[in-house]
Amino acid sequence: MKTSAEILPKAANPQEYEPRILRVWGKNKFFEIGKEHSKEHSKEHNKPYTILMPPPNVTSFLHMGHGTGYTIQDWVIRWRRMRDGVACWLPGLDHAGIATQMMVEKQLASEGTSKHEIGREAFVKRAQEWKETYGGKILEQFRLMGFSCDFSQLTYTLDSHCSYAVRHAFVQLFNEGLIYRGLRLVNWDPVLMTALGDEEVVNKEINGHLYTIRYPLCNQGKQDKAFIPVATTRPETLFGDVAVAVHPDDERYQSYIGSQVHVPLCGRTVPVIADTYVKSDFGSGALKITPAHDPNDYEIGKRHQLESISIFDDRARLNDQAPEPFCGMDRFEARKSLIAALKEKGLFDSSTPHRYSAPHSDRSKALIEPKLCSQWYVKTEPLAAPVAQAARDNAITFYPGLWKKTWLYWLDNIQDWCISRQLWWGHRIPIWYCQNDACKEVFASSEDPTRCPKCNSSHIIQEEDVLDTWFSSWLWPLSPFGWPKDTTTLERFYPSDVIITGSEIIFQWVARMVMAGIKFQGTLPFNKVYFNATVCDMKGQKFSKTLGNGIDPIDVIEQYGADALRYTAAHLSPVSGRIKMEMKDFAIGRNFITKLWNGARYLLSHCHDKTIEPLQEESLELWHKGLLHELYEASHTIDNAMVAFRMHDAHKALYQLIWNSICDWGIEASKFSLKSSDSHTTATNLSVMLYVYECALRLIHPLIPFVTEELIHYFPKHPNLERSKGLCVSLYPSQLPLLKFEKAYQSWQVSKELITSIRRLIQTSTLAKLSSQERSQLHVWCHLQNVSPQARAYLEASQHLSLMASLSQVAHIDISTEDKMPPCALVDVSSHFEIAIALQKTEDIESQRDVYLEKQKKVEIYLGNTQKKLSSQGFLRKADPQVIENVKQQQAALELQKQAITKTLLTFGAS
RNA sequence: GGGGAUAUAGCUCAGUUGGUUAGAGCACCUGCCUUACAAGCAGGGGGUCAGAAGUUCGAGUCUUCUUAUCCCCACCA
Repeated sequence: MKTSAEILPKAANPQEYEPRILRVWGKNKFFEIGKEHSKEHSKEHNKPYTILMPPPNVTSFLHMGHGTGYTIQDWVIRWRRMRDGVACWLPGLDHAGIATQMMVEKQLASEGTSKHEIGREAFVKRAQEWKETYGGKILEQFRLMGFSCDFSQLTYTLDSHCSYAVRHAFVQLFNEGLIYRGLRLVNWDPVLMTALGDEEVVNKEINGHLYTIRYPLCNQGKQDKAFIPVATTRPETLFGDVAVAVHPDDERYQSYIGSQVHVPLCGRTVPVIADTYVKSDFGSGALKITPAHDPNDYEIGKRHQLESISIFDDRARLNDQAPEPFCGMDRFEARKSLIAALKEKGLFDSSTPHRYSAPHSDRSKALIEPKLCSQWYVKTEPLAAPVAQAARDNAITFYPGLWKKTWLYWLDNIQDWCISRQLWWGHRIPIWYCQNDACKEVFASSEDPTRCPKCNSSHIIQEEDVLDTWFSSWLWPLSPFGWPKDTTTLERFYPSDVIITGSEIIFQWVARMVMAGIKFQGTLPFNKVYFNATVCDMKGQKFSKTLGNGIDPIDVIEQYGADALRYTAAHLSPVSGRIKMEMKDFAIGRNFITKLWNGARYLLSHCHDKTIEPLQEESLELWHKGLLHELYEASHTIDNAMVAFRMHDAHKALYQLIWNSICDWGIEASKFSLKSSDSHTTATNLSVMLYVYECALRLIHPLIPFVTEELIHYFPKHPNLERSKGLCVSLYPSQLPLLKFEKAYQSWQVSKELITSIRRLIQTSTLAKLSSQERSQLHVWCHLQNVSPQARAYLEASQHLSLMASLSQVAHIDISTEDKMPPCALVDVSSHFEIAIALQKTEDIESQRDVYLEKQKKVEIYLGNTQKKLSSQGFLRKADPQVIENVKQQQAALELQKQAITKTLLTFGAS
């Protein structure tokens, strides 16, 4: 029979086992909710722990920004599944109306055609093809990263049941008067030719100019000025001017209020009006009013009952409100021509460079052109109020908590939500217009109507516009589960437990889901919101499709494997903020996988042909108990950290348990015991190590599922552990009756300190030059102090002393009952022991003298600090008794150290 | 303009209600290919916790100010 060491290659080969394990998971349908796989979990769960995956846009493939966020989710859901026996992670895809439409339009443009040429029907078909391609690739990315979502529940926002939910929600809100059509200034994207919601607009600083233009006064003879200078950054909008406004108290212009001025290059005259909005100290102090193309002007126009003149078409080209030759010109081209024309007429005063921020379309990056038009709106105030209240009442918790403020600010200042988009890709608005002139009814319907409900006319047409993508996304906690029809499924999965997503969609998505949950279901859709960090490149730029700086998870998997991807993602995830990530970071994960693999390889090499015995407490040595206790501690630390979404703490605990406690100490200690000729000793040793290792594999399985699932197959069955068909459905160690050995653990820690001290003494002294042969002849004198009788018994056991000598690579450790250390020795002291290594030559010791003097100085300082504390009345009166006790113990330990150092220095003959 | 965050070792970051001598990984130095792992092991060096003031018996942690960087929201024609 081959040994496991021979079976297991020297390094993990994820390219080989990951696809195989994926097949096993798929075949067994481990992640399908409703299927029971575990023999260890007994409890019935009517309400499984549920996470709604933020459905990625089908616009493009996923990058490691997604990969990182979803890894955290999979880690949590896999942990929950192992802990509770059942858990649901609902996967999805978002049709991403505007984003996808833009991608398809780009594709069409590259083929030399356009959406208008091919028509709406063909366009929608192209968009569907796009979704099939990219959606399919995304699902493959999910799968390869090992995500344990229930693919049988995969929901796409354009699925018929989602579409029905959208219509139902729309109709209900419409009938309640919470959806209305309104004429107002909207954010218009002249490239995509659609209105945008406020959240789809980003403000960016641009370098422009502040132009001053002369508006000639009418009736010039009676005035002492010929014109009023007007400052603007957008001269081309002057064709839409309806007034010039000045501050009522501005002495320069007071006398002109009520006069008329000529709009340059345009036959019209407009009045000079007074409004306190105008700042006298900015520009020329006179402001041109263009209500149809500026939000502030729009407000002023309303105040003064001025008309609005729209001068741009949908592509932001000047319309026939502008005279020849400007009519038909693009807005930027028009600006240049206009300035030239003004200069020619002597109406151009000056221009100065001016940096200001202006709204841009988040998708097309085009400069937004405010446009006066009719759009559909959701009245948000009544929906937002209970959402804000939920945060105020702490019914909803944010991780990290600081987002609560942002949340409240937005909700308390909420604007109505513009939900209509002049796009072809998305849910068409379920509004119909009766074409019967005598009726003209406008009605909403969740089913396609054939007749007007009011006049029964069959001459009805549906609204052309589609809904904002987020109008389907905000129903995400509801629509995948069949709302409003299937109440049984909904009851099982609503509300879900946590939303894990990026903070950039806190308003667009998270807040609106809570609105929808409260509005349609009457309760919060989840009570925890975890925001993961933003993933950036090394320059600090966010991963994005347009920049092309993202890392493709598939590339990472090919180079390092999915576990390395996942491990690194968790390793880099800070408590908040941003992650800088580059390809070589995944070596961190790969190294860890290798370590884990090799630890297993070592243990398994000792297993062949052996029956694994159950753990027997009476056979356990000190280090066994210490290690088992470390397992217990780690298991609880991890569980608590996961509950609190302290992913960093959970990750750290996993790392320390496996790398430090198990590999650095456990396996090293076991090497000594496995050499033993006593079969009982080796059997105990193997039993402990396999038990601890399997538990560790389970603990870290949610994070690195592939390698753990692969390794567990090689592990012989341990009598103390039940194992289900897959590790992914086996019981999590926090639910196991793990053994606790508090006292032994402490003694094991002292042992580690002692071993480290010996190693350090040797390596930092002239002893480092000894050959390993000579070194293994060394004897260490040791005096224990400040330890309990039980600890002393543990530490002085001959087996344990041999182990410590072996780990220190010395011949022997002699425990002395008196603290009279040998002369002529290297010495180290701590709060629990003094050690000394005798030397032959005094000059070796002489060379160490400075080291001890330095040590003495330090201890004196520390001692001074503790003495200062303990002699302070304020400290003794006010500090926590436990803290005082700690300081007292610390002082006692320092005193012992001081004495030992003094003694050592005496052996040097120092004064 | 309003709000928020960050500043800790050369680099990337931990440090939960203030309480022993501030930690980890990478990088660096020294010694080791010791039969699980050189993608590793053992040991080591390196930080007046951005600056200043304050509260406190005690401050990396709390308060104020300053400086630097970043984010969000609103916007100056």
